[in-house]
Amino acid sequence: MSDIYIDEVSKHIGTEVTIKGWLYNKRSSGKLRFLTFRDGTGLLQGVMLKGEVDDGTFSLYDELTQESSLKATGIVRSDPRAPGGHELGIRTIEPIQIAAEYPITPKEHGVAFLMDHRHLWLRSSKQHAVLRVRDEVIRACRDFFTERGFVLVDAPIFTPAPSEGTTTLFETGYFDGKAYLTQSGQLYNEATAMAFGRVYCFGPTFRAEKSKTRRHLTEFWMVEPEMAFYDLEDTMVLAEDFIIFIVQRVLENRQKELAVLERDLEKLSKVGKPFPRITYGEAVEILKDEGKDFAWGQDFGAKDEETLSLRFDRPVIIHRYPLKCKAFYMKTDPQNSKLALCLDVLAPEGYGEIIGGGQREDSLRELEAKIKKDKLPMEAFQWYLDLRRYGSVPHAGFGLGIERTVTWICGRDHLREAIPFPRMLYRIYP
RNA sequence: UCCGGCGUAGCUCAAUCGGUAGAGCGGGUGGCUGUUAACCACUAGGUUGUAGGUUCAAGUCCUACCGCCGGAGCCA
Repeated sequence: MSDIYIDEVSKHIGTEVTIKGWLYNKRSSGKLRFLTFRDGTGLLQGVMLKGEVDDGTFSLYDELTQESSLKATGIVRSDPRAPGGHELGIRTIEPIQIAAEYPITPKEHGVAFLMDHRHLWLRSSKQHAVLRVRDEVIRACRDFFTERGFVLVDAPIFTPAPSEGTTTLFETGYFDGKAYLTQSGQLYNEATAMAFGRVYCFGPTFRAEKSKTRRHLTEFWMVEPEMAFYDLEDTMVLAEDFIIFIVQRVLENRQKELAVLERDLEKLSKVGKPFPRITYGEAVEILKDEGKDFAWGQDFGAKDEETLSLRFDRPVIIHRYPLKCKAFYMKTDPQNSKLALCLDVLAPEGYGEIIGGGQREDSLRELEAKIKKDKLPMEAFQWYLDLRRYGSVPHAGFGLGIERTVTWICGRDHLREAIPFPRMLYRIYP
């Protein structure tokens, strides 16, 4: 007899094993009783027939409530009638704790109720599948950069001053002074890129914007590579390779989860080279073609992004936005002083922006002028300007939003399911 | 912050024109030897978000507040 996990049950056919987990659901037709177990790795149906198990075990069925914790021992067998093709012929059950009446029943619930019970909702099969995909996406990010010689150099969470100005930061006490929660590791990444060549950081970021949409969280995770000696072109190639790598890894390793989520695999399998690349100007023309009233110089709204992303069957790269739409550190396009050497990547099927980035301003004089123009505090940026004083080189980078990527790959319609405990405008519980 | 919507049983919802608050699931009891969100029968369960108002009569109409959901702006 051995303790096993449900995901390896097919290797133990005909032998006696013990499953440690929770009761997911139960059904009975009198002398024949079914108990579905959950152990974090999968689901397994257990079967008991009166007379084939001792009466004590048989009647435990009545006591065991949904989500009661237990150990179940029995013989693994194949049966086409069992979900997943295998089942456990129960010999004994050892209850660990009989669960109180479980609030999440096998029927429908509203989102507000489920979010109030997020700590339990995570046990449900779809939520479980989404977070397994998240795990795969994160590992793929790390593997991608590691395989290419990037160094993980994390940026701080506490920052001394607003960096980009426009977005709102969470303010927090810092001993006798103030500190702000980071909204991007990028500026620090530029410093570490000058030390290590190619770097990335991966961590939580915080935005205190009062956004109330399915595409926003106040706390989200972002992976940000930054590369010395990369120009915009190199960066577009990297972003394309990166997204393809992530999608391929999920397709290879998380088939089961995508099936639980009923994701259309055909759509994901189209994510390959080359991604369409259009300029901001071309994007504006597309929007006008679609009959939109759109003036050059505006930034794209959520609806515009959706329209653009629906035009293509794979992620689309949009580059060279007007300078005024972008942050101060973007490098001006030498071919057109109105444009920034930047890129956004929009996920298909209407999901919209998952990557934003570009080539950074590497000239000390230009950067100082941009900081002045945006009326940002020059003193706060001295360390950042030092990077242009001491061996400045062309460099570029981008940030990929983990939750947006997971939401798209999983085909979900709201970002809140792509993170274990979402922090949103009106939700910080549980 | 602005715009729109919704608050009825533990959950998801219904209740016609203002006229005795109802169903499914979940809970309880009983039945069923292959169930797949099992099924069948019975059963318990309600200060209709809160506070006022109109009316013979309010879940329903009016006012305010609270909570939540969706969208906009901002962005990943």
